[in-house]
Amino acid sequence: MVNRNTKQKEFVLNNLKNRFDHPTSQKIYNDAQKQGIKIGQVSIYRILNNLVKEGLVCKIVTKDNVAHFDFVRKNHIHLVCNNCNQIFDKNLGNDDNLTELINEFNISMQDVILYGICKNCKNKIVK
Amino acid sequence: MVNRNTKQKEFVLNNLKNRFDHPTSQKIYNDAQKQGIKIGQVSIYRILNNLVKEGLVCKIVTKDNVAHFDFVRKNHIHLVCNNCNQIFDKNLGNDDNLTELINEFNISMQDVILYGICKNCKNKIVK
DNA sequence: AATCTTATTGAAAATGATTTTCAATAAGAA
DNA sequence: TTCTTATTGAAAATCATTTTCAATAAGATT
Repeated sequence: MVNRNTKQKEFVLNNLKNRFDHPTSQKIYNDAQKQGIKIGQVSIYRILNNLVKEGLVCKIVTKDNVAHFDFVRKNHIHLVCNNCNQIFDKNLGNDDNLTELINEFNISMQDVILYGICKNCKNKIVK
Repeated sequence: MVNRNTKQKEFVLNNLKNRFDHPTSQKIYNDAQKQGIKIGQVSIYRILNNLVKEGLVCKIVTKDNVAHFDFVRKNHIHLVCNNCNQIFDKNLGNDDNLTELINEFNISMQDVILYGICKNCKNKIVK
């Protein structure tokens, strides 16, 4: 018996699956309250962290040090607003015009981040 | 009189300019102590945030909610270790082999982030 | 060089998101 | 139904970062 299904886990994962913004833990908690679902803030944090570890969900911490979570989807990039720190998805479809997007969003900085395991840690972690 | 030059500002900027890892505020503070430079932790935070606002320095917050800072350089991407949260620079030079890199680092996830100003904020901010 | 204005600094306290603790609860195996 | 133990959640702890505010010092002015 390693992994149990609970209402709380189901709620958090579905909440992320069904939305396309990048909610904070607090936003997810607010949703739970609105929907009358019994779940503590602590559990949301714990469940989110587990989902990140499993690779189902990604975590982006914005400059205001608040974590945003997103159900992992393919072929999209993130637009982060320097002012309100909101995160927007942009799908890289066939007919998208990136140039236009860049002009609209007034891109001031860009970042490509690849997540993996560094040499040091690879040697240390004996699975 | 709008912007004064201080030993503290000079130290922080030079520290970032002369290194190629992505130090935290704490690491920069440690360096200051080693070098016998008189600067408080608070000032380092304040100076770093100002440099970010000026666009000279970029800030990446890793999953452990710790901010890393980097003097802005062109043509490079970031490799973040899922285990130790260290950030590595990878220059996109002519002779780089990205495929090899990806295999070495065991990339599990990638993220392209563009920073700008969203429509909402563009309308609100009347410069 | 001396004075003045005010931007900057830094120590202590405050903040706030996130994590830890641990007893109570409940999933699901036996 | 019973039992084991993974999971939950409230309160307290943690910890990076920010705020406060009096002391300091950059550099303009005299």
